[in-house]
Amino acid sequence: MKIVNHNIQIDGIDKKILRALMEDARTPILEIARGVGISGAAIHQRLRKLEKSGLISGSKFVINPKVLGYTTMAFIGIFLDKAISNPEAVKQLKKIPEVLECHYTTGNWSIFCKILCKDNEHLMHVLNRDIQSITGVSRTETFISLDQQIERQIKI
Amino acid sequence: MKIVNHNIQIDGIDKKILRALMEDARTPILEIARGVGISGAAIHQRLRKLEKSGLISGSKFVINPKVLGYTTMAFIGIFLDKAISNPEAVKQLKKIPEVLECHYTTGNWSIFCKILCKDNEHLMHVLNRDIQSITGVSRTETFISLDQQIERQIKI
DNA sequence: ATTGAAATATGTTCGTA
DNA sequence: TACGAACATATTTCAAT
Repeated sequence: MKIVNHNIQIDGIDKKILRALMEDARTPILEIARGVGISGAAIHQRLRKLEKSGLISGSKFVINPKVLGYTTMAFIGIFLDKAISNPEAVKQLKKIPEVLECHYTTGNWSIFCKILCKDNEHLMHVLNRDIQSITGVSRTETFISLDQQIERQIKI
Repeated sequence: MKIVNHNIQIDGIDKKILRALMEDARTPILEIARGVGISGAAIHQRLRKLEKSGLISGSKFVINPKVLGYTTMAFIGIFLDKAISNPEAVKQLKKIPEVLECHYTTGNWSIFCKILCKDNEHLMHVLNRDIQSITGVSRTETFISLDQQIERQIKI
């Protein structure tokens, strides 16, 4: 279990730093420094503080999957047999690269996934061949994202 | 509408570059260059090609919302009245910072959202005060993520 | 597509306030 | 916390292959 500092205090300068880097992880520190009016060394030190607190958990290049032909996003609710260990099912889901998110959830479904496929045929294969074949999966319910309108992180 | 090049060809070197930067957006180009055994200038040029193709759509610092006390993630299915313009509902959802994702979907729900709140009370406020008050929203169905087990991008 | 070299810009550390 | 100076690295461009 990761230790996390819940007592972190972030001020307006921290927010400006974070907003710049959440927008573009490669924004130069010195550019941010010029923007907020303090030295690069100070920004550097604040970033170290923010990393140490665990608030910054990393950085990523964001890929546009459509360019690779991945145009079908779907959500899948999974019903698991009572006796089955959920972690074992998750372990199997991790092996399916099309599964981008996976949650234990309240409600009817035991597990809820977001998956990304090239097309409906690909989606069908992932459902029938990869997911339905996992031991303990009794039934699934699928709905397709026709268009994603919002995609963002928490507001800082 | 964004123009996207679907004929992009990416080879093993491109994949190594992308994997490194998807893992850590601030990986130095020269470090990648040393890793794959070509010059920094060549990596630089390939990155420009990948950006131009639209495959790379940006970069982000990733924030761990738990550090800020955001511990309750939930999914919300929204039923909209027939007569209501969906884009108008989405426009209102965009104003709610807790809404991280929003999709038009097939199935029973018109709109499907992922939201992130501090706790159940906060979630209840977002549901009752912010979402239910949107014109055209007739009913919602909510389920909570007890634990997210998978979070990743498409495999390159 | 790739290279090396040159010019520019940035990252990082450290002593000091 | 913040600063500036000094040093180490990285980015970017370019002519040549």
